[in-house]
Amino acid sequence: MTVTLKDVAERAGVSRSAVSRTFTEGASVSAKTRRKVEKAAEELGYSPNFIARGLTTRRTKLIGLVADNFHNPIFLQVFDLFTRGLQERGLRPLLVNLSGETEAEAPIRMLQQYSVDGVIVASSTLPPLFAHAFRRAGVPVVHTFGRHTDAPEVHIVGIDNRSCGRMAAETLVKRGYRHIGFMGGPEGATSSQDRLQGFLEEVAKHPGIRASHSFSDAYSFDAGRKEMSRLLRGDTAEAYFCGDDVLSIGALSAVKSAGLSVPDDIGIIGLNDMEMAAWASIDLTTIHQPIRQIINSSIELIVTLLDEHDREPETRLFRCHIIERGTLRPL
Amino acid sequence: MTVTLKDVAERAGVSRSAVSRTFTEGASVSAKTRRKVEKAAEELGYSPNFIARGLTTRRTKLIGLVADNFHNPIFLQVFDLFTRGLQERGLRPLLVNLSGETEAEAPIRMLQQYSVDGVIVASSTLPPLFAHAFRRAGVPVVHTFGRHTDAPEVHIVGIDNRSCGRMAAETLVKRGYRHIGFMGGPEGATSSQDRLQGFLEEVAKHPGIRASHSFSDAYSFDAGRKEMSRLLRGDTAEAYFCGDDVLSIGALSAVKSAGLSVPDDIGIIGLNDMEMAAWASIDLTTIHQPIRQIINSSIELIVTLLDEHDREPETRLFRCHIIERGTLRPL
DNA sequence: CGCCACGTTGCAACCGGTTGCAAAACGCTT
DNA sequence: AAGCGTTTTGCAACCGGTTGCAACGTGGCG
Repeated sequence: MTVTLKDVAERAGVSRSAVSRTFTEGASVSAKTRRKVEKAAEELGYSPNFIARGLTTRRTKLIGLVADNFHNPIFLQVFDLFTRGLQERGLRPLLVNLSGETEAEAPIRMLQQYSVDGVIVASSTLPPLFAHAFRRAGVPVVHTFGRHTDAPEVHIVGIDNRSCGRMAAETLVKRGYRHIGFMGGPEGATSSQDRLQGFLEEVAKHPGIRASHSFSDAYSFDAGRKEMSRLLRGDTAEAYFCGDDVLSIGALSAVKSAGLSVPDDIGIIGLNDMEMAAWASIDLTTIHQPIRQIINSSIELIVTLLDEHDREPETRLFRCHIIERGTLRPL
Repeated sequence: MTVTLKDVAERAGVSRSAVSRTFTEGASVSAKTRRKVEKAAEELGYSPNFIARGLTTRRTKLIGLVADNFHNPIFLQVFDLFTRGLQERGLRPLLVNLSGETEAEAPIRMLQQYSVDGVIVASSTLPPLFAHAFRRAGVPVVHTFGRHTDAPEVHIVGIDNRSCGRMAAETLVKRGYRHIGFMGGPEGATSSQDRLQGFLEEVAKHPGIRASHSFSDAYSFDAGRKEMSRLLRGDTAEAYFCGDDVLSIGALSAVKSAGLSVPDDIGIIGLNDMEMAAWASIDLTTIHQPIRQIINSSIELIVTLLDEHDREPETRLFRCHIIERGTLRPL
């Protein structure tokens, strides 16, 4: 059924090595044999089996793509960019869904069983221990949207969440809001924690400003709507920084359902600048996160790591900027 | 670095075969050796390499998951359900992004190079030739959201798009709309064609009804918005069946931007019942497509096919039903 | 106690490739 | 035509597993 190296070798009248070499970059084959082999391969419809090749070369060109949020549309774009970028470089994404997973052992074992060349952890909510565990297991790993620390244990590509928090607070203060709120994603997510920290740091610089904060269950529409509904029943702030666009959109929905208007009654600023944020019916003021660059950089980094396993962990942060739309009152 | 069969065998004082057998279901090993081997494996942290195993067993447990639409949020849910469902059965999804691809040859070759056990084509826009090509290559394939025909060449799991078209037209007619429109996804997509056909079939049963139709560039928000804007400049219908929710939401946005109101000026009915359709700010009347069942069924089917390669192509269709919300005028 | 059957074990070949090594072929020079 | 240094080539071992087969050990039975 499947045509192998041997078949091609026999047909071309050469040894198996010769065939292998014509399909291995940089191997030594004469033009003549190469021609013979290519002809035979063409006739037989042969192409080398990556799985078998990986056994000796220890390179499967398989990259584990680990995610844990399948409710935030931003991740569709993330998957799109990752799959295309990896494909262009001849790499293949093995998608791993870690929703609700707390143990790293099983997924690591699984990815090792498939001898993946590297792992990309694409999540701002997955605890760092996952990425660390991969690294300890000797697998090159890039944590995209991971937490920026002074001494990173793994390669991090993403944004400076603290500085985004500061930026959000600063923007709200500038608009004249006196009581501002932070509505984060899951409390356990490093991204939520860091955004809050930055937010509070900035608030601390402005004595007259009152700040409050709370968290929602997930980076999802429903969680945002639910949390905002709860906030509306209590001591509501004048404007909120929601830790994510999809959360913001949920919050917007809750505000409107309560009969209040945005930005007149309540201001909202999000983070991500997802496609939907620009929709006329949403028109969300938000902090733009340069997803495309983050992902391209992540891919370049993992590609580099394939040849340089023990490179020191590096952090790559990209600048964010405010996108002015209609959910905050004008300056 | 990596611990192999041989290491475990040496440590346990048995042959490599014995170790292999303890990790192969249904192989003959005495309780005593099994214990010894398991102890050694545990101490060494051994687990069998699937890649190497696949070489002889011809089972990699890798499933190609082929998609071509990364702009419709419904696919995030699709990926979520597929990855979880496959993982639960010990299978691993190799994600393939075929956006903009027209040739099937390269992707097929690629999936064969990775010896995938089967392929799931999850798309209502990818031409049938892709799925057919996989099948001809001898790889079990399920086309999820594929076209239902009388003599399917591959296994199809999805909905009856024609009947959905009829259902939509019938609903609009019942509401008293006299001039109704069909706004499809890409003209080349079988799902668009079938939905239109059903739509027109139903219209033909009602002599007094006028119908018009057009297509948009993609199943995406932008395409829907663009196409609706165009329609609004011409001979606009009283209500539209949009071939997909995300398209509907784009259309809604265009209608509102034009200063018109829904459902007073224009009615809209979508298809899919994606999460967002239920959001208060959208509140889209739509045809519910039972995604979860479709995907579970697809997974069960591909699992069956792994053991029964030459099973006759089968079509599995699931019932859709109308979800009444606020974008059509009441009965 | 001996024989037989059966479950268990190890050997060795194989899955589809790659690669170090030594021999063979080649191209030049003298 | 011989001598030399380079390529090119095939052999054989190996990557990490599985598996058919024959040998082995054991228990049950007569």
